[in-house]
Amino acid sequence: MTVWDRPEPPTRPAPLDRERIVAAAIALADEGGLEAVSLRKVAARLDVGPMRLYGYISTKEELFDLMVDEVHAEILPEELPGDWREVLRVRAHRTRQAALRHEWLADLLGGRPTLGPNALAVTEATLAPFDGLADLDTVMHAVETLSAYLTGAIRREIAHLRAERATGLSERDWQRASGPHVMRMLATGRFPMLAKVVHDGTDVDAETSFATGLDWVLDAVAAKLARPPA
Amino acid sequence: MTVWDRPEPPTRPAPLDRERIVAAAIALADEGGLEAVSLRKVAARLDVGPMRLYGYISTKEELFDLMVDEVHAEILPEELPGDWREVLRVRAHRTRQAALRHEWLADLLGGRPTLGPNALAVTEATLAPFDGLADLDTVMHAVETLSAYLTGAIRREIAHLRAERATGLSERDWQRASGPHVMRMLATGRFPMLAKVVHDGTDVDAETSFATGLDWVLDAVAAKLARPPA
DNA sequence: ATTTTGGTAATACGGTGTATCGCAACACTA
DNA sequence: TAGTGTTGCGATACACCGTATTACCAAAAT
Repeated sequence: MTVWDRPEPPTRPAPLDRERIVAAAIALADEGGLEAVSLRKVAARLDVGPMRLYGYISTKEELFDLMVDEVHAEILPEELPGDWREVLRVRAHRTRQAALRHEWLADLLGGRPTLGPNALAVTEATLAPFDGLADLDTVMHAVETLSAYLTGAIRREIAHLRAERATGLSERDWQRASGPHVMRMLATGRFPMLAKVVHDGTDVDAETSFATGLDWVLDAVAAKLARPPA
Repeated sequence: MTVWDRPEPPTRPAPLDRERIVAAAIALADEGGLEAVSLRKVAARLDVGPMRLYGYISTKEELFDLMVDEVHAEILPEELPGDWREVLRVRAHRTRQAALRHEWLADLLGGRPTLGPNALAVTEATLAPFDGLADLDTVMHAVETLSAYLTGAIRREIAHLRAERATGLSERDWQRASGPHVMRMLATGRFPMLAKVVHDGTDVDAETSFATGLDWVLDAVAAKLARPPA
């Protein structure tokens, strides 16, 4: 054993912090989905023993919360219009795009209350343009309804996207073809409207469909704002 | 070894089938949440080795799909009104109530396309009263928008319910009290609207909140049906 | 009577989240 | 300087998971 083959003092890999942990977890999730995120793999990616993480995180669920909050930083726009409708629309589209970049977000959206700093900032930015426009309860209803639509629409879109990717077919084609019993059930005649939709429905692209439903909800909010609460 | 202590032929525990498996899984999930459902525990509850299940189910995810579809049998009402608005409202409330009975449903809602027979029946029943009222695309948008709201609203409600149960406090009180940094962040003054809401907002009960948002969405649908698509 | 078969149970594997424990490097006291 | 806490980290351990593989044994077929 000479100086030459004596191992280097193991160059500390930059001291850990939550940011680096969350970034590693997000990278893993982006590559392989949420179920590819294990504390061991996150730790490995940081050249660290798994138990190190517990110095910064107390549970895996907390890590997920941090991931969600981190993505909310991408969602918050730099500059926001003063028009509440535009603010809501922008928030919706930015959330959708974040979910397309980080599909695992769909699995987490709405799953737990989001109280991280970035999520709070997004909420604040969403609420701000309503100041003075209506009483608080109406505003809350508006924002909650929009958020509910957002969560549901994004989940559905990602779910369909995954199904298509898994089968290599568009959903409609898949229903027509290999949907195990679906076609058989449609053939029974017990589902006439469904059959009609599958048969004659046009395949609207996801973004348009999202935007359409979004506009409907925004119209509903506008109507309620115009005529304050019941 | 006499006749007396010779073990009885192990009285076959009624031959397995999917229904029994799904029922056992649902029971476990009702008691301890989705994460209490493991193939091993389901099997144990049926006095069977874990691998037996694979004769009826090919993966745990498939079991979840079956559970979701089974709950849809509870959701489908016996008799449905002919009025589309009432049909949508009833479906929404029945889904919500199913989710309150089976909280794990919130974790699965919208997570994957639902193509089981019961789910299809629910969809058919939802679509039926629109027959002839509008073109297919509008009808699809209506139903999808409603479903998205439904998914999101239920997820949020269950998420809050769990948070309250976990802390023993109402969400608002919790935000006020132990919300780790929440109060500190509100105190910074960077979130004036949020502060106002937390401070002055009234605590509407969950069902009312759900119904309100639902009515908004229904109003939106009604408006679009009246004035066919753009 | 013997062989085949088909369904079941047992075992095995590679993973998971997290509790516990022992050690080694440092700070401080005598 | 020698000794002695102290503290933060790694290794180990535990209980459990989903599922592939193997070993078996009773019934059917030859």
